[in-house]
Amino acid sequence: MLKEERLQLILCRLEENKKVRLCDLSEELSVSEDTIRRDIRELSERGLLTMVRGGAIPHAPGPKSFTDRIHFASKDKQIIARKALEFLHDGQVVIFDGGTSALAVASILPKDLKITVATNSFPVASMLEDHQNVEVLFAGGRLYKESFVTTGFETIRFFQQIRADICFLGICSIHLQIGVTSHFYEEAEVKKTMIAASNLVVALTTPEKIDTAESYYICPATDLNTIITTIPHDARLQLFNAAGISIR
Amino acid sequence: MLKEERLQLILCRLEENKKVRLCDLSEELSVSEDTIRRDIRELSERGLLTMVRGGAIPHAPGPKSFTDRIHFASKDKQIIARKALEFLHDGQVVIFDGGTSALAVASILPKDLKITVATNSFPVASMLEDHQNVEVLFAGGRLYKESFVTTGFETIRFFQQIRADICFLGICSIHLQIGVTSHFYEEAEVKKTMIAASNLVVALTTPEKIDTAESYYICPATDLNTIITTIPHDARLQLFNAAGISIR
DNA sequence: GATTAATTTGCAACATTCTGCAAAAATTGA
DNA sequence: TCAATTTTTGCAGAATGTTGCAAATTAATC
Repeated sequence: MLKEERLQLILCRLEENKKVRLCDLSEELSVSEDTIRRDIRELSERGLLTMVRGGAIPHAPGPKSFTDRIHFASKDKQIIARKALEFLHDGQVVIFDGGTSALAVASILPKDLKITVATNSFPVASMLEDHQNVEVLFAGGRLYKESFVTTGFETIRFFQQIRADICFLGICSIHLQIGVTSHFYEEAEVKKTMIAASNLVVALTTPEKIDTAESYYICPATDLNTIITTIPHDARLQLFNAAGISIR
Repeated sequence: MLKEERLQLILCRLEENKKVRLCDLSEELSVSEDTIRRDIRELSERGLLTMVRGGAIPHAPGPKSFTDRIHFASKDKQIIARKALEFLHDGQVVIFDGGTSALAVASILPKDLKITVATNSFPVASMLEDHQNVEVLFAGGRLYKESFVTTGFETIRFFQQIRADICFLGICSIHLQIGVTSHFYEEAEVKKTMIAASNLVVALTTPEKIDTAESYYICPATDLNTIITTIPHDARLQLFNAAGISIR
């Protein structure tokens, strides 16, 4: 049996049962659990499912409303968010990107932290609703209803008028030679401006985005001051470190 | 059963019953209370619920809170909102004020109406989430967390750059001699700009606001083109009519 | 303040995952 | 075709995660 067939069948079973277990699949396919585990890891890296201890569950389905979207804070993002918190101190002006990674940071922001948050993300802003000590500056613009962020000229102009201490840049593809890239043109343009407006640029990146590239260019990798990820000791990241980017 | 399934089921039960108890879950899932406790702690760390003694309750009023507020759209406001709809046609650019009256209009907007909405109100914007045909332009600025509207220079500048066909002005105090007034300075400034940006100004006013005044001046009463209210035949309103303001 | 219930902590048993490695299978290039 | 190379697979041992239990601590109730 070809490997690809196996991968397909795993996705099939997952669709059927809303979960798969290593031991079941190992038996059904007559291969070792290690193999299944590697298969599942590969599918997970392709973003087709979520790997959990003992098996896998379907990927958080493309949530529509941003209220749903908030529920999807994966373990990885939680880990990354906690590391990100270490960068924050009273009095700072902080730009939050629109992605779920930045949202995860917002969701665990201590209530007593006194900062100013500039963002173009509804979810981030509403997450900060009962943080008395956080001042929220919201970027105007055209509203993307899929992800509830604003984009366009207004948004860019807003960030052009800000000098921030830190910018938390959500997941983008990062490649040492190609640089930081994004899947959407508008998004890329906004991120560019956020980066230009910030003293320190911190990228929040899950492993699967490392050494990949997408259609729209944002900046050279070296424009990032820090990359926060779950696998700071990964060999690929050492090259980034050598290029002067701090890895956490 | 995978651990992850257990976590999902806990969230499920929480959604259903608005609370979960360790002992119930322990029995249902056939694991020790300790395990459930650890699960709940983990979910709590992910920000998906609030851990309390003996179980868990849903997360503190989060992002949904301002959509919840929408429910107290009184009967009066429903009536006013329905009348307001008659002013809307495909292709218009419409400014929505931040108050609950304008929100009531947004909440009954037909799904097939093709308009552009400019607003500084989070609730209005999120109300239009699944209106495919409505383009939303959102005004940036400082976010007031009490009412979830933006205000300040940014907001004013945003509306200065717009030419709207209609503006729905939420409840303000209206007095024939004193004019239109509001309780908050910032709010008054924003409303001024909205009025200046619009071809037609429609005020949505419950009866108790008529012939009253507050601290901050917005504009002379005659700047309003139309007043929509529940009591169009009230004697006091005839004077407004005589001054050239249409009463509905 | 005494009593009860819930939580925390440390621990041992167990299960899963990770790591490096070697054999087997597939692919490549002459 | 055959040898060299790469990929895939299974395995063993180490590392890590999970679970239930019991004792110690903390919080709630009367």
